[in-house]
Amino acid sequence: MPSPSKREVVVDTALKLFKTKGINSTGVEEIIKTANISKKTLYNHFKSKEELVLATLRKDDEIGRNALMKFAEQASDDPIQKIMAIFDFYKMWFESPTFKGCLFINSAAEIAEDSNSLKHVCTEHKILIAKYIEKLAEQSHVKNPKELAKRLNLLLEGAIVYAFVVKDDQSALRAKEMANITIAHHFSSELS
Amino acid sequence: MPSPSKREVVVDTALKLFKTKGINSTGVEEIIKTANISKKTLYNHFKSKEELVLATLRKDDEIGRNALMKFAEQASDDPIQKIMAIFDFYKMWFESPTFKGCLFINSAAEIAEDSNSLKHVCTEHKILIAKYIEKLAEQSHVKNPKELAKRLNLLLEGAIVYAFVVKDDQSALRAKEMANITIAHHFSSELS
DNA sequence: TTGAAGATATACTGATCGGTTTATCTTGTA
DNA sequence: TACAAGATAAACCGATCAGTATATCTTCAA
Repeated sequence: MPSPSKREVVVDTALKLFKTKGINSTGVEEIIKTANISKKTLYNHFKSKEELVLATLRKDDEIGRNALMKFAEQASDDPIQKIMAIFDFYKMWFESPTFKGCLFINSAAEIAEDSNSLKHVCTEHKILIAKYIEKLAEQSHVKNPKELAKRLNLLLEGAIVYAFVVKDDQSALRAKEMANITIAHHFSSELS
Repeated sequence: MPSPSKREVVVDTALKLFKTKGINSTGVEEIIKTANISKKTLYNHFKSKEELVLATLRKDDEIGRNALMKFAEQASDDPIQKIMAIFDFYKMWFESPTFKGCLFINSAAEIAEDSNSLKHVCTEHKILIAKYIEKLAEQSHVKNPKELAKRLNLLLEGAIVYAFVVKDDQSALRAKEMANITIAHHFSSELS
C-alpha cells in the first residue's frame, strides 16, 4: 500500500507549479525534481499526468472554498455581510504577490477538448461557490435568492478577469459596490 | 519581399487553431500542414512561434472589436441602446457552436510569465473595448462615464467566464439585466 | 535473519516540440 | 532566355514530452 504522505507531497508540489506556470507548461520531470521523489513513485500513485492534475484541482477546490467560507462566516453574523466579505476575500487574493488569476478559469482555458473530468471539476468549483452564496441569500430573505447568487457569482468572475487580464487593482472594490447595488435591487424592486 | 497573402493564410489558420485548441496545444507542424505551406515559409514571415502568436492576437483583437462596434453602431442611434446591443452581441457569440471562451482571457492564462508583449495585447484588447463603452457612456451624459464603462466591462468579462466555465446559457441575458440596473443607478443616484 | 514492499536513481522508449538546413522547383521580370 | 526570389518537401537538430524498465537500496515485519 503506497504511503499517503508521498502522495500529498507530489500533489502539493504540482499544485504550486500549476498555479504559477500553468498545467501544460509544467512537465512531470519538473514536478518530481521539485518534490524530490522518483518518477516511479509518482506513477505508483497516479496512472497518468491527467490523474495528477485532477487530484490537484480537487484539492485546490476544497482548500479554496473552505478558506472562502471560513472567512465569510467569521466576518459577520449577518448573511448579507457574509456575502460582502467574500468580495473582501477576493480583494486580498488579488493583492497577493503570487496572484495569477483563477486556477479553474486558467485550467479550463488550456484543458483539451476531450478531458471531460477536468472540465467538470472547473465547472463544479464555480457552481459550489454559487451554491454557498445562494444559501446566504436565502438566509437573508431576499427576493429570488437563486438569481441573486448567480448575479453575484458573475460579478466575482468578472472581478477575477478584470484583476488578472485588465490588471485593475480596483477590481474587487468595484465588484463589491456593484454587489451592493445588486443586493439592494433584490430587496426593493420586483424582479422579472 | 515575401508575399503578403501567404502571411495572411498562416495567420488565419493559426488563429483558427489557437481559438479551438489553445496556443500551447497547437504545434507549428499542425499549423503549416493545415495552412498547406512549408515550414520555411512560415519562418520567412515570423522569426518565431511567439511572433506568429502576437500577429494572430493582434488580428483577432482588430476583427473582434470592429465587429462589436459595427454591431453596436447599427443597433440604435441612442448610445445607451448601443451599449445594450453589446450584450446582445456577446449573447450571439456565446451561442455559436464553436464558442471556446475569450481568446485573450485564455491566452493570458497559458502565456508564460516573461512574454510581456503577448500579455500586453490581451490587456489592451480589454482596455480598448472599455474605451469604446466609455465613449458611448459620455455621449449619454451619464454621471461618471469612466466608472460606468469599467463596471459594464467587468460585467462583460463575468458573462464570458460564466458562459464558458460555468456553462450558463443565460449568462449574457443576466449580465444585460445587471447592466440595466447599473446604468439606471448611474443616472439616478449620487456616486461615491 | 530473511524477504517482501516501497523507495530510489538512472537510463530508456517513441513521439513531439520549435527551429534550421539543404536541395529542388516554380514564377515573374529583365 | 536567363536569373533571382520565393516557394516547396524533407531530412535533420537538440531538447523535452509522458511514460516504462531496470537494478539497487532502505525499511519493517515475520
